[in-house]
This record gives sequence, structure tokens and C-alpha cells, in this order.
Amino acid sequence: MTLTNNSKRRKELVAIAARLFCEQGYERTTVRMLADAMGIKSGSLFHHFNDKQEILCAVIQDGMESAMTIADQALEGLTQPKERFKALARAHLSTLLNDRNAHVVALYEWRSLTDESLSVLIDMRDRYEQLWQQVIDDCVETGLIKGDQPLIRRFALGALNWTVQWYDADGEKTPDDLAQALGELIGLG
Amino acid sequence: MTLTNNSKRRKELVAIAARLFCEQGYERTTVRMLADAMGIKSGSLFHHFNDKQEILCAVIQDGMESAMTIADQALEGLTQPKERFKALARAHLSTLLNDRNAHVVALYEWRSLTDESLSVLIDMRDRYEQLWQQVIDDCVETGLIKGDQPLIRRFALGALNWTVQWYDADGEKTPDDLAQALGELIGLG
DNA sequence: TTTCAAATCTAGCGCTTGCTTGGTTTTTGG
DNA sequence: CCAAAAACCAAGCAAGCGCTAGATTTGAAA
Repeated sequence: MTLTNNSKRRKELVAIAARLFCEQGYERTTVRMLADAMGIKSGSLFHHFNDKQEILCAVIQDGMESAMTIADQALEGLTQPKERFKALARAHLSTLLNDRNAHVVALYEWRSLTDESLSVLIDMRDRYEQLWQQVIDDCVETGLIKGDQPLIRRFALGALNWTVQWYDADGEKTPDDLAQALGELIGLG
Repeated sequence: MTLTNNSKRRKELVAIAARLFCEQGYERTTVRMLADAMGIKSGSLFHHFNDKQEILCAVIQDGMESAMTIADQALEGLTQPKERFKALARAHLSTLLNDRNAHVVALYEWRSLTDESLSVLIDMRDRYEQLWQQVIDDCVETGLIKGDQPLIRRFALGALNWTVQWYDADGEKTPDDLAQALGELIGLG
């Protein structure tokens, strides 16, 4: 196998792993559980991944890539700070709640990553946060919001990320409703 | 041993366990690591706790009790909704960042609890959230904030809980600064 | 049809895990 | 000072863990 294999089969396996890691946590999910859910024997898993930790890394990486792509698309063509903020919040909630498995894993399980995997993922996360920071900086500079800019970013992302703890997809509120509500709460009616 | 032993020794052990669980996660922390850090042999651990999971439960329980106590104290004597909100936010950040170990564990590791432990802790959490809900309801009813009330509570607690991910105790901002900043962000200057 | 790599299986190794048991030391209350 | 209780230790068991090695099957290209 190649080190960073991106075959279709591998993507499928990663999605299955994401579900199990999300449901039971990384450490409690054994390679045998993963293999069972994938319909193969545990030994065969190591044809696709060098070790268990690599599966975890792949899950988180897929989630982050998807978040980045959707955020970029959402901002395309928008110039007004207020609209950009609201679009970014909608995009964030959209990935967060659609690719929920991967994102829950990313939020909960990064401590099980090797330093090497971690540094790759931290780079991705930093790039994503920079996107947010620019949008928030614009809101502050045009006087739409007041306050310490990095702090606002952290509060906003905290409020949004926390939704995975309580959001019910079968409920009445859509992710877009939530994004709108957050905008209103911080004065971006 | 009694089932819910609350001896001083046990409290010490729970605090040590909180540190290890916070640093490495519950599943990655072995009973041997715990025993080493406590200065005893791994077998002796089971004189104080029936099983490993009970240690986790005790860690979270201690954290929640402390949060509840501090919140009650903070609200005592305050009647103005705005002041009550800000006091509650200060209290929340104060426990969150002082008893950080226990609270990080509570946020990250509840999936490793048995159903029995979980139901006890969920009751405590619900009571705590009710405290927040009342304060927020007052703010909305007196026109200080606008929006869906449970949603505001969730956004606020999300923003606050997320601080454990990035807050640096050696930095320039105090927990009180953060509480103040959150208040300003949602229009409670 | 032959070839060859990718994908899978079979079988199990070496190690760690949570936890138990039975005995010893330390602490404490009368 | 002494007995009972609490705390601890030494030794190890049974189960499960991540992972490996070598053989076998599958599937597409030549």
C-alpha cells in the first residue's frame, strides 16, 4: 500500500471508522470492531492503514477538508462583512452537523494522535481559523461588532462547536436557523 | 469499603485521577498509572473504588458539585438580571479554569460512564443548566437580550466551555475579563 | 489465458489490561 | 495497650488488545 492512499475503498472505510469512533470513542473502538463493521477480518485492515492511529488521523483529515471546502464555497462572491459572517456560520454548522461523526471525533479524540499526525492537522485547523479571523476582523473594523477580535472568534466557534452536544436533526430548527440566531445574538441582525 | 466513600484520602485520589484523565484521557490512563501517581500499588486502588469507571464518575461528580456551589454563592443577593448573568458567567469560568482537570474530563469522557453513573450526573447537569436558564429568561423578559431562550443558554455555555481548549492561565486575560467580554458581545455591556 | 498486484483471510504472537485473592502493615478508638 | 478496621502489598489470572506473517482469492490488464 502507499502511505497516503486515497482510494475510494479507503474513503468508505474511513467513513465507517468515523461512525464507530464517534459512537464509542477511539480507544474503546477495537480494530476488530472496525473490521466487523467494514465486513472484513481485522488483519485485512492493516492493508489499508499502517496502524490504528492512522485511521483516526484520516477521519479527522477528511472532516477538516470538507469543512474547508464548504467554507470557501460559502464565502465566494460575498463582500459585505455581515453577509460573510453569516455565510461562514451557516457553512460551519452545515459541515458540523452533516459530517457530524468526523467532527465529533476531531473535537474529542485529538489526544490519541501522534505528534506527527497532530502537526499536520493543526496546520489545517490554523488555516481554517484564519478564515474566520479575517471575516470577524472585517466585522469589527466596519463597526458591526465591538470587542477583542480573537476572543470573538473563539466565543463564536465555541458556541457553534457546542451544537454537536445538543443539536437534534429531527427537531424543528435547521442549521441555518442556528446560524441566524447566533448572528442576532451578537448584534448582526 | 462503603459504596460512596467520601473520605479525605479518597478526595485526594480523585484529584490525582482528574489530572491524569485530563492529560491523557480516561481510556489511555491505566490503573497502574493511576496507582503510581497516587504512590500505591494498582491492587490497592480497588480498596477505594469498586472499579475504574467509578473513579471517573467521582472525578466528574466533584467537578459538578464545585461548579454548583460556586454558582449558588455568586448569585446570592443579586437581583438585577444583567448582574446575575455576569456573575454566573464569572462563576462558571472560575470553576472551569480552576478545577480545569475535572471539567475537561466531564466534557470529554462521559461516554465511558455506565448508564447508572450517567443518570446521576445528568441530573446534576440538568439542575445546573436550569440555574442558567432562569437567569437568561430574566434577561430576555426584561428586554436585555432578544432571541430563543434555550438557544441563548446553549450558545453561551458553548462559548464558555470552549475556553478550556485555548485559555492560557499565564496570559494577560483573567477569567473575569472573559466573562465581561462575553457579556459585551451579546449586548450586556 | 496468463500474469501480477491489490485485497482479503487464517492463525496466532506478545503484551497489556482491569481486576482478584489472600496475606501484611498501619491507623484508630476504647 | 490492644483489638478491630482501614489501608496497603505481592502475585498473578483471564481476557482482550494492536498488530504480524504467510497463504489465498479477486480482478483487471496484457
